[in-house]
Amino acid sequence: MARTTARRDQVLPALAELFREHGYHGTSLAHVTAATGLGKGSIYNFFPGGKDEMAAAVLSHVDDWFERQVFAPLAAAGDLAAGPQAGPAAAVEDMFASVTDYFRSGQRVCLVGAFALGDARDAFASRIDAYFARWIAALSRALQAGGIAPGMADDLAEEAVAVIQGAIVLARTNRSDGAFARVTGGQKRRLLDALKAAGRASA
Amino acid sequence: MARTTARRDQVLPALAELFREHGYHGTSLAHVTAATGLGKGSIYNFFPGGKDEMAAAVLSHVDDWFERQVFAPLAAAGDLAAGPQAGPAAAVEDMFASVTDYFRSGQRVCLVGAFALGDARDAFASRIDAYFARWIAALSRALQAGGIAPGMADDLAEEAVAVIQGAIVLARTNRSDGAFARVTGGQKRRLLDALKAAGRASA
DNA sequence: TCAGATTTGGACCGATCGGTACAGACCCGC
DNA sequence: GCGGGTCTGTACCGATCGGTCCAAATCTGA
Repeated sequence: MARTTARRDQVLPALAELFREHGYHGTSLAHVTAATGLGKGSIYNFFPGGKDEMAAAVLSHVDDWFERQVFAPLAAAGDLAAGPQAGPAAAVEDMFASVTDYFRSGQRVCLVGAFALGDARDAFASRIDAYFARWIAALSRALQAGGIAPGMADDLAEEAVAVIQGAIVLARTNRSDGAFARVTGGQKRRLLDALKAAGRASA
Repeated sequence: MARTTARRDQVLPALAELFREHGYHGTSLAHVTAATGLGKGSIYNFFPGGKDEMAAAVLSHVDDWFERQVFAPLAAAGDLAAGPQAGPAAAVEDMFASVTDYFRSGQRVCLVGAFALGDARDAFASRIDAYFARWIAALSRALQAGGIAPGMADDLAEEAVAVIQGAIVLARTNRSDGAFARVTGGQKRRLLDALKAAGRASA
């Protein structure tokens, strides 16, 4: 691996936390220097396109994680011909465990969702769209493999992703002791119940 | 009414749209001038505390609307001794209709939720907390008046508010044709079903 | 009409912004 | 050791930022 790429990849997690905390506009290069130890020269060496390129790299980084830890396992559970893998119910459970861990029970913002709410949305529309589309499609696929009808699987998947996003918002308020766990736990139960009712929820 | 207050109140809707579109950090005084027609002198005359005071005024403005159109009707439906008013089921239906209209089927950001996700949260924590707490409490109260047990009513109310917030996030992506309506419609159905099952869902 | 109150425009301020440029420092393989 | 490639620090730039200030314009009630 080229050294620029290696060094660049190493700063992406810190960059991601900055964008989560301050948003696109509120994140300055001074913040980046403080969080990464990189001076201006280095920042522009790694990200010649500047702030836009940093945000895009961070979104790709987040997307890669989700692809490996959430989307691909769901899609694999939805692909019955692919060989031994977790069944739909286990995949759903794993998904909720992964996102609970990644979002730190809601204390850590979903960067893609936060960008969707602001004016950075336009600059990164295709990435944002693809992330949610992929998530919902992979989850729907796993639900269908568990016997749920396609339309209902789409609706349940869409709702589950919305619930997770909304649970993060609620978790960011002080009245929110355990809100993330309660809300996502309820949604997980709903998905598992639907799989059980469809009768093919093998583990 | 004093003229400063009148003029000041008149610019709050435009200010709110700015903060929704650009967020706290991305909203500049140049934006404010362009959107309101006010020059610097006028802006500081109306909001001597500057940007913080503008954001706080806008949050209050949003909160006032929700109090009148959403929270108070829910609370009234929950207060059986208060005289004639809509029953719990009708109040729930009205709530969904109001938020669908207000959030323009998800095309308009919930400013309180968006602030909750960013670093403006700390400055406005008590307002943000109070908004969500009030919403959930009022909805829970209406559900309880419809016969739903307190714990379950709390959970359903919390989930409903999370779903609405998450539906807004999803509605902001291009794959989102009708997503807001589908997701909130599903949640409304769930609340109405729970009220029916509790047997006191009088209109 | 007039005086006092209120509102306004915009000059000015210091600070910060993202970005450019590049010489010097550093790294690495031959 | 050397040369080429990569990385770094920082001076510099024009632009923009939020806020201060105040004279002029406007409003209002007597």
